[in-house]
Amino acid sequence: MYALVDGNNFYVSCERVFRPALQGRPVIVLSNNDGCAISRSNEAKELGIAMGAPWFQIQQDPSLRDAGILALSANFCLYGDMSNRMMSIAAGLGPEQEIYSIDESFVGVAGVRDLTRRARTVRDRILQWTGLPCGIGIGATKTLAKLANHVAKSADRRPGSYPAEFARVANLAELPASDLDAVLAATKLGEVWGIGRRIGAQLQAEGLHSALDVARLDAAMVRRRWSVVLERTVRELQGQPCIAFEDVAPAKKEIACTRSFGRPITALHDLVEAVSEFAARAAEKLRRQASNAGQVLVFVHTSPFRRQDRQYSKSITVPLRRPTADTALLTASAVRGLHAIYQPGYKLAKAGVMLLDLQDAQVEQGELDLDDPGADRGRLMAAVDAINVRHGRGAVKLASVGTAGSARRWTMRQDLRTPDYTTRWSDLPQARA
DNA sequence: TCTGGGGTCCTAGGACCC
DNA sequence: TCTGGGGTCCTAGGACCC
Repeated sequence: MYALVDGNNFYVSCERVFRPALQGRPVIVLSNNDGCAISRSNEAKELGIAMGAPWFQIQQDPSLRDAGILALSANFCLYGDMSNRMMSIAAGLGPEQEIYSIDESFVGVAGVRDLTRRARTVRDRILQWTGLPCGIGIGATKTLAKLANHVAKSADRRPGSYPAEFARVANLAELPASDLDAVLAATKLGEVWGIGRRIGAQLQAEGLHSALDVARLDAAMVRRRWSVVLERTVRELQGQPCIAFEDVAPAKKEIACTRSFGRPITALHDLVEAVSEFAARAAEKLRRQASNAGQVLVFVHTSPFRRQDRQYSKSITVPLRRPTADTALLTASAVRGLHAIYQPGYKLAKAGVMLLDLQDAQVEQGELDLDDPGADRGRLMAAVDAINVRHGRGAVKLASVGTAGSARRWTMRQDLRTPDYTTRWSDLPQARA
C-alpha cells in the first residue's frame, strides 16, 4: 500500500511562502529564458492559462493582463531546498520513501495504523512547518495512489467533483470495492498515470472514457494490442502492483545539460563557451553519482518556431578513449564534437551536452597508462568540486567557459527572478514587526 | 522580438552471428 | 520445383513522466 504526497502548484507555492501577498492572485512561474508557464496557481488555471503556454502570448492577452496575472522566473535553488524540507516531513508517514520528483514522493505505508488520520497530520505538518500545501493520496498500487492524489486535490479545489471527505487526503485503499469503482468511474482516463495524449486518444476511440473503463479491460488483450507498458497500468488499476517501489534512487544512465540561449547565437566562440559550461555542469552531476561517462554527445539547433529562418539541427557522439569524469577531458571532447557539427550562418537557439554510456567509477578497466603516468585527476576533480561547493558555482572553472572579460552572450534571460531566500546568506528574508 | 529541461522504458527493424 | 532457424546487439523513434 502506498501514499503519494504531492505539493500543490509546487513552484508557485514555494514563491508564495516568502511573498504572502501572492496568495489569492493568479501567479505563474516561467521556464528558463522566461519562456513558458511551468507552474500555475489555481487562480491562473481558472483563467485558462495552459501548462507550457508561452509567456509572450500570455502578455499579449488583454483579459489576462486585466486579471493581474503575475509571472516569476524559475528559481530552482529555492524549489530544491523547499523540496528537501517537504520530503523529510513526508518521510514520517511510513517506513520507506521514494522521491519521485521535486514535488512528489511515494511513501510505503504497509502496516501503518490509523492511516488516514496520520496522513492528515502529516499534511498539516508540512503546511505548518514549510508553508507548502500538498495533497496525499493512498492506494493499493502506485497508480492508484496517484489517482487518489488527483482525487484529493480535485475534491479540495472543486467541491462536488468527488465526495468532500476526500479533500486534501484521499484514502482509496480502505474503500469497499463498489465505492472505489464509483471513484474510478468519476475519473477521466486521461488523468490516469501512464496514459498520455496518444494512448488516451486511442482508448477514447474505442469508446472508453473513465479510469473504470480502463480498469475493466482484459490485461492480456491490452498487451497484444498496445504494449506491456499499458498492460501494467491496467493491472495496477485493478490493484495488482506492477511498478516497483524504488527507495534508493538508481544511478542515472545518462546525464544532460542543455539550454536555450537568451538570444540567437551564430559565432563559434560563443558556442564553445556555452558547450564548455554545459559539459562542466554535466560532469559535476556525473561525479556526484560516482560514475564515469564513455561517450559525450553534443548538439546544436535553430529555433523550430522561427519558420522563416533556415533550420539546422545536428548532433554528434564522441567516444572517449576510456570512461572518465574529468571535466577537462569531457569538455575537450564536447568542444571537438562541436567543431565537427558547427556550420556558420545559422541563428542557433539551443545547444546541449549529454553524457552517455555511464558506468560505476569503481569498476574501471585496468590499463597500462603510458600517456599520463601518475596523474590523479580524480583527486583534482574532488578538490575543484569541494571549492565550488564552498565558494559558489564557478569559483574554479576552465577558462573555456568564458572569463570575466567575455560577453557570455548565450546566457539565459531571467528578468523576474526572486531571491534565493533559503540558500544564500545575503538573500535571507527579513521579518518586520 | 518572445516557445524549458531532464529523464525512462519499450518496440521494431537492421546487422550480424552460427 | 526447390532457398532454415534461432539468437543477440544496436539504434531510432515513440510514448510517457514531472
